Amino acid sequence: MNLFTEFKGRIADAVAALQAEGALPEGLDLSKIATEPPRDPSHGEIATNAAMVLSKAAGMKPRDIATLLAARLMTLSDVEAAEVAGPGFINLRLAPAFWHDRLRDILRAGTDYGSSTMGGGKPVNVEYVSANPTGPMHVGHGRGAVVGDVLASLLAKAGYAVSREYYVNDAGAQVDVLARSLHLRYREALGEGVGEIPEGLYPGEYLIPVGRALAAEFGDRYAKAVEAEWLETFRLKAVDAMLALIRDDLAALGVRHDVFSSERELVRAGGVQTAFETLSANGLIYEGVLEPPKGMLPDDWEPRPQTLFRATEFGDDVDRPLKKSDGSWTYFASDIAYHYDKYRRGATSMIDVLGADHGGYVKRMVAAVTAITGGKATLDIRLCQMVNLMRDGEPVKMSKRSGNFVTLREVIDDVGRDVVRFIMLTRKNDAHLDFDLKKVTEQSKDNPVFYVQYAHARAHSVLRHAAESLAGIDIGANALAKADLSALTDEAEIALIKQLAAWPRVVEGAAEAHEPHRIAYFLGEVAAAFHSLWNKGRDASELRFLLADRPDVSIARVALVRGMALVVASGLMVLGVTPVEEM
RNA sequence: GUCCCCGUAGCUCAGCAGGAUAGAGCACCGGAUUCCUAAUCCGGGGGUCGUGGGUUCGAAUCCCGCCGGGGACACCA
Repeated sequence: MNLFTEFKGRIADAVAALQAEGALPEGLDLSKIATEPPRDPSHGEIATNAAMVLSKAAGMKPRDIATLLAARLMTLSDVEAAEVAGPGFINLRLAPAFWHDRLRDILRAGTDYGSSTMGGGKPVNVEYVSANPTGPMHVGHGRGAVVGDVLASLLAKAGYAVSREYYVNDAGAQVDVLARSLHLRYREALGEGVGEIPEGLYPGEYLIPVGRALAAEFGDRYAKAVEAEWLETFRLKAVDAMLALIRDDLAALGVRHDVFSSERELVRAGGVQTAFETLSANGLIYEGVLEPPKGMLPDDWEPRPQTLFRATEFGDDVDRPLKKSDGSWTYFASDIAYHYDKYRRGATSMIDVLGADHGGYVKRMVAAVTAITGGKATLDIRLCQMVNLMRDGEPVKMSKRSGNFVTLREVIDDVGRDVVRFIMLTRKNDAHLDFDLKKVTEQSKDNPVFYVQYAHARAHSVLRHAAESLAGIDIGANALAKADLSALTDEAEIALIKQLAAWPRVVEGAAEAHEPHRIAYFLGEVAAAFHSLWNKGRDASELRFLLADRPDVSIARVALVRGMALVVASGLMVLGVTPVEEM
């Protein structure tokens, strides 16, 4: 339970009680009341703006309302003090026993702590990666993969019914190019000298083994054949092989999807036609000629009639073409169909995680989803900025032309999957990210992955020692939840519990805002608090976790250490990072 | 030319549905190691939140203009 939400309810109750007494007028809007941690910890643990937001409607001064409310809140059992401050804030201080109980909550819930019912089982569809099946994944894809995967886990933890989806663009011109590239490798495998791979085809070596496999399967049957005879076959083979490659990369990263949707199958099943007719039936399709974009006229611009979707009616800048001049569908058309398909499969809330180069695509897609679902579904597009791969401060050279770039797989093999996943979330998704292959494996506090992992490992080190020094005493989480925790009185100890107790609120906030990076930041803060507490025990030996002559104090502190480890583990599990117990 | 993102300490960035004296790390300076992992911690200096208006009890946060950086801009996906 998010304790801030809980206290919001208690404040609402207090307002109702005051209304019943006639001290406050009826009919107040309580929805703007917020409960949050005060910025300055010396102000207490929970602050509310209730008096200020009710002031106008109640026709009373904020501080007068605050005084009334504070007196009422003071009577609650967990509240040690309710103070009116500043323009009309009410600051609540909670009793130590309240925080001890929160630690018990953590110990009882284990790594499930932080799970929320906020989502109420509402379906959310998260689409991520969706890299074109034309080669192995690069590091930029990896960022989208991690952001999407963790966002999905986060939403699941917040109580949504999450579907994780990959859209396979296996129908476009790029796939034809891939098939031609493969045909070349196939001929090469048959012993033909093909020389340099021509401009415009995929030069990557990853097609070589696929070419060999086809040579083994078909012999020279397609070597001299005209394209029409082999294109379809090679397209299928190529896509299958590339998709296998990508799935392999995803598995190495620990990223999984529930559904792989094929564009090709969608088109073949008439999905695009269906979507088109739906829009058409609502009068949202017309034949027209677009104005050239101002300020940058393409060389080959010519006015031409196109089949257009009225995107401008839904907030886009211009109407968008759905058909090419040869009558075939545009990519946008099939993407509308795809999102419509997701909607018809039950998704009323959709999230797409895309690369930042798709920025220009956001408005039209959001417009299309609004249009085709009649406003019954929402689409949120999260754009991931570029990843700058570095090594010890120097940019890693990458040449896309030669196909000689650093693949995601190479990076995973180099620094490990946990490191890749964590680092990808050390910036918000729309900010550039420097990924330094050397720094991320350093064992120092400058490395956020290590810093958090180390806190968890240190905690388990204490638990291992405790198992010996408290031999015969059950220090499992369930036993500790029942232990006497009254020895936890130090300010830093209580402060750590407060931070741990914020976890459910962090989960809800991050899930609602679709911002998985907040989890990584939260874990960094918990780790910092723990390292700090640890070092307090160096300066003052009576603050060490394990005291030889005070088993009662030791047990209470072991409970805190275990609670911390559980919250960190809970967070790392959302990130898909293994919590290590020893380093 | 239009649209989107960004502009917070010397550097890299947080800032949670506008809230009380704007935070962290790095770097810099000064400290802590007979002791649960010093792989860490503690203290110090450092800011007109790009800029000019507006909205209100209150703005880094919302709205508008400008400046600076990045990205995207018809039948490519």
